[in-house]
Amino acid sequence: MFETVEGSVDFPALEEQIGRFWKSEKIYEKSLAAREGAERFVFYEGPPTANGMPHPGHCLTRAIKDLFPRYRTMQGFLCERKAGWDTHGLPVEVEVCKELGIHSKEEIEAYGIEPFIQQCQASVWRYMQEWERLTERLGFWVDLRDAYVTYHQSYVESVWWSLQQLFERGLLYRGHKIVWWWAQGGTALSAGEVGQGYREVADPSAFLKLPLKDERYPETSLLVWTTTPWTLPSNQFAAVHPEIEYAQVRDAASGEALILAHDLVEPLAEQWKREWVIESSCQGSALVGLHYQPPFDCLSECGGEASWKVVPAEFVTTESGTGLVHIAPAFGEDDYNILQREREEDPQVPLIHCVGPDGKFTDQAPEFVRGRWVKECDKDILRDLKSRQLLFHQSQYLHDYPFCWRAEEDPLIQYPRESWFIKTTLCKDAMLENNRAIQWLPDHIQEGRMGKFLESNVDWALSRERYWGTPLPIWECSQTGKQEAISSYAELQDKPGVAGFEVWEAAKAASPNLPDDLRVHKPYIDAVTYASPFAEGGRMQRVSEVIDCWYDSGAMPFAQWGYPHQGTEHFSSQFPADFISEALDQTRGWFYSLLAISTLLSTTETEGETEANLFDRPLPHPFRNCIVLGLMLGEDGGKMSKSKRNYREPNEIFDKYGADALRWYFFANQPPWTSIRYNEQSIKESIPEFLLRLWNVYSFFVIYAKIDGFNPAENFADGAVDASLTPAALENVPDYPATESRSELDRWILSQLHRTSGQVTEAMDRYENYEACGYLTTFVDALSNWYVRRSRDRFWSGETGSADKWNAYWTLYECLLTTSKLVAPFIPFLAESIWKNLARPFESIAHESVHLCDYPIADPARIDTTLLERMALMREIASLGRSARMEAKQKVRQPLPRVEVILASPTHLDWLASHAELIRTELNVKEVELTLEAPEYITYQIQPDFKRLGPKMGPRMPKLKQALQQTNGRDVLAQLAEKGCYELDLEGESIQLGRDDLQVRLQAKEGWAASEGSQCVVVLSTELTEELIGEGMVRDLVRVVQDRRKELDCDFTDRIALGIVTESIPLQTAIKSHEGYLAAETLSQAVSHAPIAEVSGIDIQLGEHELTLYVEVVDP
RNA sequence: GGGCGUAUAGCUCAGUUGGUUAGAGCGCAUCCCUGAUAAGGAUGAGGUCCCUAGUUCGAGUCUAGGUACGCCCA
Repeated sequence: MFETVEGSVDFPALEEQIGRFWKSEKIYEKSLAAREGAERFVFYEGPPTANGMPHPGHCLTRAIKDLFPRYRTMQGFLCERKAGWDTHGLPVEVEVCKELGIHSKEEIEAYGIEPFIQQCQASVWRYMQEWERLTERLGFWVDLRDAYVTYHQSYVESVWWSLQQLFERGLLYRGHKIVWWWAQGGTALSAGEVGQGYREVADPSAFLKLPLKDERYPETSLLVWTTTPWTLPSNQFAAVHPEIEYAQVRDAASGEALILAHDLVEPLAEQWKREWVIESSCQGSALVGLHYQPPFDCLSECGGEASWKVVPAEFVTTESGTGLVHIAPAFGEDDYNILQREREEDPQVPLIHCVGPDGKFTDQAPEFVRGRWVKECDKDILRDLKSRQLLFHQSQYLHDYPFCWRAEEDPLIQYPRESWFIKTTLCKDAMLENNRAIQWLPDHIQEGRMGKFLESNVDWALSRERYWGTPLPIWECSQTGKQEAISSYAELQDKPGVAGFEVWEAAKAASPNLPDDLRVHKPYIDAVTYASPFAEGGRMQRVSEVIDCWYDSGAMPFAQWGYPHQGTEHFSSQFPADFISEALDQTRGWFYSLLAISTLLSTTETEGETEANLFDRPLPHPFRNCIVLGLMLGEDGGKMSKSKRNYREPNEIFDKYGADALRWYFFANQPPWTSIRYNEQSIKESIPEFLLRLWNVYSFFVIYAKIDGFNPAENFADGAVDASLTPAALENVPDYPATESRSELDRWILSQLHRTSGQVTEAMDRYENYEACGYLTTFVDALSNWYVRRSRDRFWSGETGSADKWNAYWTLYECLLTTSKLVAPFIPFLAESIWKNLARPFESIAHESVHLCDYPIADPARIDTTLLERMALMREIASLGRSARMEAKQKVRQPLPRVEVILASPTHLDWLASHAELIRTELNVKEVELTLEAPEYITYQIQPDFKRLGPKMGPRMPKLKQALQQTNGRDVLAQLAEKGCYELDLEGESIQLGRDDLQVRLQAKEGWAASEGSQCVVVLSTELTEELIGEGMVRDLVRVVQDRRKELDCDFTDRIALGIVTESIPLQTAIKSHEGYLAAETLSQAVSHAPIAEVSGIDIQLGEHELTLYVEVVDP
């Protein structure tokens, strides 16, 4: 039988208990074993970093990641969930530096790379326990013991292999990257660091002339603008927007000719008080290719034909400057991209620059600035230009400029550094095509953020001049500079003349606990050299860089298995993923790195591909469906921040409300891609709204089932029922009542149940958990507030074992059993608790966990849509009745003589008539009248059905609406009933309207206790008789007695003796005439009009009547 | 500066392919019900659907421009 259910439930305690059960009984493992050999549902875990504390945002991610795998597993798929940890990268280094109290790369090197990376490795697991605890407590089922770890040797070797593939196809190359450079410290800063250091400063703003070297433009100069004069000696191009119009103007004062954007001629002339006459104009594209004199000729020899000419650039605007932009590719990313584009035509174009990494001008620079810090030379450079009449105008310009966050006085400069790139631009189209095949949720990501990002793809700057990361597996010949890529440690060991392993071996000998995985890391791997195949006597030495850790994470589809060095089977069966999910910020992060690497490795445009390419699969890969989560904000709407304390720690939430409450809040409150405000109040509210309501129905069922001894398994034969206790299987239990034999209410809720199963499944198949939760909420509401409420009497009735009572038990049992399965992926703890208890009678055959069950499948044959429609109408009538009562100020306990229900349509009239009894009890009235004929206090409003008639009538709609408003509604309906259509004259044209073309609205005139809805009007008669008032009093009395029973702690089944002493004659009369009812409702064996001995009476006020009440529990 | 998104009740958010009475929960107010009971239910007040212009017979919904906020990138 069922176990007793606590009246007040403690969800957190219950969850701890369920969690222990899952662990001890290995339920997750069993859920996988049960689906062995089944079709796979592939899930990839985007690796979090465990060197920071998990916060509420991670709870959302992990909740969503749990939901769909659970759902699919119950649907019969095999869904392995391998955990993963992202362990490399700058954040780890920064953490360690903080601890060591050091900052710069010099300090790291002084400290020693070897101890440094050992510390990094150790620091990676700092918050591991918190992460594992969070994962478990949230109910996220993922295989933590078999997690992939990005610093593990097998993982690193997979990454190496993939890079070797790219290298051999010529997709991995060395080039320049423009970085924000801290010249004084000799290091590049990450975007995050740069972002911290922006300050508003005034810089010189200079307009200079670049004389054209072209016969068609004699004595003519380009007028260009810059805010960084120190980059002028490195000028290489002047950029125009190809579609902007440019004008050639003649300066009245000097007589010289200038070229600038047409739109800026007037404002600039006015600003500088110049008189300019426009002589001609042209599109920017017409200027492209013109050569000009470089502002400084110090580098004129190395520039070549391709430099100092006009180039097109989309980023040029007329918002500021002149519409012509000075381009120094060494000192700006946009500028550098222009050089790259020029190199597509002519790969020999050099990168012109004359600044050293120390931020000082080199010997190639003009003599007067050599050896000086660039920022100090702005003035001298402008002065020099002025002396040569090349400076047209100068002023100050206020803008935000980054400074070093460690040395506030040091401005950063953009500077070219050697860097390794992946030629992603080569497969841009393939990536776009791949992207289009992915199902994104929300779908605007596809064409929006991700699509736009891919459109503007630039080669992936892969290398980092850091320490803790996957080493770039390129070895370089000391003599020829030729390079080779290595794909594994073993490959390296087999190289001729290999040496240097002793560095690792010594370290390992010194500290035997050192993880072996470190041998593929700096500095150990850097020590390994081998004989060059390119030159006799040459040694191959690894380049010094490590790689971007985004590449690590994007390689996880294969690297998590160590493919191709091992795990080939795993990889081929687990690629691509059906489902992944992370937050929006991963668009350019993990989502991109996955997509890029997978696309790169599957694109086999170069020859020499002999082995089978497992990446070459139908699009999309490596993931098919991706839910892009919104960012979670703190309670104040700002970014979540520990110092602001604008959010609750997940652990606090778990302890206070439980994981299911948090999960339900995530799933049911909004679609997951909206950015949500983390709100403790809303989490709290998800409990009464759904969890507690479901729990109350369940606890109601168990209480009564135990009282009546309802046991669904009483007569069942082993084997007749499947382990998931499906409806179809329950039919095989001998006691299971045929659906046809049950009451309408039972058939109705079963219809609801099956419809809900269908709706939930459809929504979840589209990955729309929010909609699915809506259907579940609606169902539990219907179950609680209509089915149970309307069935209460059946459970409470004295006829133990009556067919109707047992039908009710069976129906509610089936509803709860199925609901526990439906909600299992969403609120796994609560669902488990309900399932375990409800399945107890079938203990010998039922699954021990709801998560081992099959997900309910809707049976359309069990959905009676007509009944659903009718009951909806019935519920509307009940609701309107209550509303009318409210208006009439008549409480529900007071019986009223009559209710009139005026229906707008005859469709369900007969059915309602046969259910007058239900309406009577629900509304507590003596008589129900259903009618289509509106009494005089009701008016009809006829409106056209806009959706139907709109397309047909078009502009005539307003007139039709007006015409219908002026008709007499009764006549219209009469004509419709008679002829089947209504004809009216609209401006001389006859128009025929059918019943469906019209919407009939009923309206009660003022002053009646009436309520109107979409389908009917409910009118109450409020004339009370003595008899009705008396009945009302007795019902009040019942409630008072029930209250007293409760105060006395009576059991549900305790019998009592009742004594009521009152001087009120109406009350006495009422009690006399309803004594049987009173006794039955309160389980009174006797009702007396005298005090009960040795029981103290309670004085009660019932309206105007006073009484003293005596209640005593009697032995049965 | 560019890209993407968001803007609906006091708060948190829904709102299907455009259809004429814009919804829910919470909060507030009034009240009901009560052996599911530390619950449950009803009713009400509360809305320039961010602004402007346009398309349309009809716009919260579509288009353009603007404003504010967020994210990503410069």
